[in-house]
Amino acid sequence: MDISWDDARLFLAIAETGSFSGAARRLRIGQPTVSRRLAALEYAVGASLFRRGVDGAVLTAAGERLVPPAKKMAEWAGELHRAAESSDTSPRGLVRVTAAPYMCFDFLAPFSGAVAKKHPGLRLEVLSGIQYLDLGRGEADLALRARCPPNADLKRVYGVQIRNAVFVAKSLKAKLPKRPTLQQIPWVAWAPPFDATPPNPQLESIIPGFSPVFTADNYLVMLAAAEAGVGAMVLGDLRHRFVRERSLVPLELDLGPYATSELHLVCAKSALDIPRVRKVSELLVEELEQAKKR
Amino acid sequence: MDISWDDARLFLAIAETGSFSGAARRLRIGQPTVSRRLAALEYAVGASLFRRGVDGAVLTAAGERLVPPAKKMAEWAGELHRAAESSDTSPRGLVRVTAAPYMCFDFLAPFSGAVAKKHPGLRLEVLSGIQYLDLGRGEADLALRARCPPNADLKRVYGVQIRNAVFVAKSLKAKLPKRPTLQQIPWVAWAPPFDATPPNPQLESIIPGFSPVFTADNYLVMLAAAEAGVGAMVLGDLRHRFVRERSLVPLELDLGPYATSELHLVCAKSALDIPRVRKVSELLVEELEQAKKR
DNA sequence: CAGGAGATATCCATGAATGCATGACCTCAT
DNA sequence: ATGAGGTCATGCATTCATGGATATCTCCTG
Repeated sequence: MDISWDDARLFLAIAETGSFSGAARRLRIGQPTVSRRLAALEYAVGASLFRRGVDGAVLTAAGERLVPPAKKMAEWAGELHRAAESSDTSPRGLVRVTAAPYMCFDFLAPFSGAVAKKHPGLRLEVLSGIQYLDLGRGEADLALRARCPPNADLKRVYGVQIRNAVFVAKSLKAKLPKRPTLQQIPWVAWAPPFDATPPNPQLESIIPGFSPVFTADNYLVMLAAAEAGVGAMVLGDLRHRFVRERSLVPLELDLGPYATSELHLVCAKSALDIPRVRKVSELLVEELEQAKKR
Repeated sequence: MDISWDDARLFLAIAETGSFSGAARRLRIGQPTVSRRLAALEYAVGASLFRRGVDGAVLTAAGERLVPPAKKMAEWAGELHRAAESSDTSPRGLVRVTAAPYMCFDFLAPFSGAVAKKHPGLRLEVLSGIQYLDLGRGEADLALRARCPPNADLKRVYGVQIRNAVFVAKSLKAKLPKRPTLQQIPWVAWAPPFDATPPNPQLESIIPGFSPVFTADNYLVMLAAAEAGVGAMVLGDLRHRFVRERSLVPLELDLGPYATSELHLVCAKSALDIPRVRKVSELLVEELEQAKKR
């Protein structure tokens, strides 16, 4: 009888979370996988390790005996992980990340601060221009994009779905009807030549005769106008952990088919062979994973 | 960066054995698998853990740091294993194993002794009759057979290839030419109605006019005759660990296409769901695996 | 000096593990 | 009573890890 160390880890995750589903979430694998692997482990061990129920899994006497050594394995696995981290020649250098202006402003800027704190050798250059940058040609290392790249030379590292919401200044919210329609909203949007940039086309398609009260060709100007109570903006609501005093508040408005959008972390195929790019990519994935859960 | 616990185990196996091939043997996986998985681990860790060469693998400084925690994981994995073993409600009861007479005599008898010592609750019944027993109908639980079962209701648990050799008494060897031919050998073989039982058909096909000097319908009688120097016997040479004072010695003779044969551990499909049968099967597999290596 | 025996790395076919979809069951709130 | 939300177990298609085969290299021995 041989117990795979990963099965020991799976066992401990079930024991500590109290359920197969909880273990699945912790280990980032499927619940059916947990169910089957635990069954196989019990078969190999020749004993039932948990009593199953709708309220989860409770350790049996046989299972109780495995917990202390499994916990010790986990402790030393933590040590191993830290030893490996210290081996990781701390990547250093510049990594260029591009995203839509709001994503840069709201997420990538504070994220860059967190990265700099954790990895002093890493510097992020955030490219917020709305013009398309060619990752294949190295114009940026990483990109957060609304669409999955069709190019064969790019790869999608991670993706989340995020809610879009309408934000206004508190002062404007006070002046609006309690349950305003989309037509009743004064909009802040892109001016030409950027009027094909989201969310303009989307607003045009769900608001007949769409006519913004304020347009600009610069994102910060648009944001300043919204914060000044001039109008409302549609913003992606990525529930990241960086708290920023937001002077804009969300409105309860139905955006129809545009209620959500996708956000994809994209790079050139071989970009992740560069340690500093890979590290930033990993950190971004972690952030997006946690944002997904909120 | 997440390190799979099984990758930690693989890393330690390489560190302790000093080579990918050694780790492969220890973990009972393929050497290409070790090579690839270690490469993937190094990629994830962002550091080289071993310097590779034809003399094996030597730990780098980064690799050195992972060894102590990995060893600790192994220690606790051992504890976990022992805890699991103690959970294993020691199987008890009778298990019937059938094999050819020589295999029973030479291997299964001492094996039964070892099993009884290790698992007092287990009893083996060794069925050495040469007539075919129907595992599907439960006439035996496990069988060691020369052929893989074609039946859909049987399964092959393990298989090894074993050498066949000609054995004689020392006294007979002294009387024989230094390099005897097959024709010059006096044979001990099966009498009717068992003359279709191996090795009779095989000897008949490689020795024109095959005519044994001694036949019997009982294996022990045949063995006694061989030991008395009456003639030679073809025996499977399973290099198991049970030492028995052998009064028969091998002859250097080429048996042509019959130089080796296969040995398969076979049972009914659901037999291994029975704890005692599964335990005996596991122990048999262990023995056959070790015999394979010698 | 050639061949054998060891090592690691890579390709590719195969089979095992995974996750999606779903069923069955239970509990709780409405 | 019903629906929502949680649990675990299972079928099946897909993905991915594995090992056999092989290439390449080095060292040792006859």
